[in-house]
Amino acid sequence: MKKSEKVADILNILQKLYPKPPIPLNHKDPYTLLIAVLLSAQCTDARVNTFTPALFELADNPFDMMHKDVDDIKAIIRPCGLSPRKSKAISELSRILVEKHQGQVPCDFDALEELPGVGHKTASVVMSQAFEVPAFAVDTHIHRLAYRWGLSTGKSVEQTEKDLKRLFPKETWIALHLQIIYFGREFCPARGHDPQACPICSIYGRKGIKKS
DNA sequence: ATCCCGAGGG
DNA sequence: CCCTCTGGAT
Repeated sequence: MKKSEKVADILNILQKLYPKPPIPLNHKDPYTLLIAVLLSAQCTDARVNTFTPALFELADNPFDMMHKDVDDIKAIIRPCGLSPRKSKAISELSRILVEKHQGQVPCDFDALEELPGVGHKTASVVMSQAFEVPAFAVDTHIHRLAYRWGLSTGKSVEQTEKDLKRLFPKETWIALHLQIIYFGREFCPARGHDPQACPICSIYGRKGIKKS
């Protein structure tokens, strides 16, 4: 089978399962979305959801957040891990948004990546989900799935991103990111993965993939 | 006891 | 490139 047919098939499966993937943690507002994505980096959505209400009650905009004590932020986001670094990032980033961007989250890849705590992947999710700009960043989850599905060589995350951007049409990118993440969590997890239980691996999976 | 994960820094 | 940072999950 040709790769393009496989890609079309995979897109079909994802589209059927997740026709309209929910924005992470249901934050449509760019600022709260940015914070939520930043926090969910090494944390499950479910866990992030347990403390974001308290965090956004403390402050749900950069003008208020920049004046909050970093220790107060840290106390709230503690369950997500990496809390010292991230509390500082949230505080700093809020101040920069106010001072350099009129308190708005910039719709600009480079400006986003200059914010502390925001790298390529977080910026990409914000661009695609908050601003609906076609952006697609490959994180290690997507990297792993692309390898399992035989869409990439598995050499590096960077190479996988190039491969997938070439294989998947740009107009699919906005939904694709979350569709793959949600699919992975449900059917194709990092650990305890059963290729036969995965609707894509069971058809297209590489042979001899063991666990992760 | 070890793994996960992205950002940042050496 | 390689390492550390956290704390929950396995």
